[in-house]
Amino acid sequence: MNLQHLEYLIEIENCGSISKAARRLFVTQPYLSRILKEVESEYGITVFTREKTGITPTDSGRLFLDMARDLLDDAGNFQRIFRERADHYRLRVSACTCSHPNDAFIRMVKSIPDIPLRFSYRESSPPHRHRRCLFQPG
Amino acid sequence: MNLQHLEYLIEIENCGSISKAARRLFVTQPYLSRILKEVESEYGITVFTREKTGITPTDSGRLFLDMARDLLDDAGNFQRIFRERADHYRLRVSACTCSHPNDAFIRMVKSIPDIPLRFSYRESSPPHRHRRCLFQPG
DNA sequence: GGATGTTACGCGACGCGTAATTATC
DNA sequence: GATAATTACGCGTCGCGTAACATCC
Repeated sequence: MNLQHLEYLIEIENCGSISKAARRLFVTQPYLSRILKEVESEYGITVFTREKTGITPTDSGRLFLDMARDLLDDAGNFQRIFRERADHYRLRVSACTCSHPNDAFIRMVKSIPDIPLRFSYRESSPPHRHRRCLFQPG
Repeated sequence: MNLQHLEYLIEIENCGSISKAARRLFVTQPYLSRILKEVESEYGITVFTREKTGITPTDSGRLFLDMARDLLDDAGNFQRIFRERADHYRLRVSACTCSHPNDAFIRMVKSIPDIPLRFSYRESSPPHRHRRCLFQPG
């Protein structure tokens, strides 16, 4: 039960196409195709019929998508209530062990206005772990 | 937003202790402790106060847990509606490349009555990927 | 040739473990 | 010494990418 996957399917319905939805969601088309298959397998349901012209929901698929929308609304409300104060927006950057990206990152952080955004930066040598960033914007 | 994590926190509340909840949830206590911290950080809220006597919800923590319970109920209903027909229960086993666990696994599968359960088995040498199991119970 | 979709496969991040440490009884 | 919590760290899984393929305009 992954809420993100449900959002993905809803975007597929909105776009009427996997490729178009993938662009809107900033994921690759093969990956989104796989997610769709996984969800359909998880719930034992065919959500979309694949046709030449594109992709359309089945009847049970429409029911599924409608209920998913409701559930996502509830989840969104839940988040909206609690995610106000802190740590909500976060930007995490990974880069090779090299000073230039690091410098650029710091300049970017300093140039960004004072919004509630937390940054972290790590270099890609073991042990591969994000560290809290010491720099706060502003 | 991870529904499993919310369930974990609710179990902590029910048990009044991280350790006890960890046992009930079949996870380790350090891991559950980390999940709690992560959720609190994600929502910028202190859900439990850590005291000598154990752990108790704060006021906002109680609100958080109540709303999480509602959301999980909704999610449970969603699943119950669609997860009826297929692929619902699954058992995945990993073992070293060695015939004895494999034999034991096959005997176990054959001994299990005919319920809608899908098995998969893999041996732990690269490329580390689960294969569909050819054996069905019964 | 340019849209769509699926399958194969690999890298790196993260899920979740164990070991070690601290604090309270 | 036992029991509860946190921190450190490592192994193996899986999220999500790219490459290659098949089909239809």
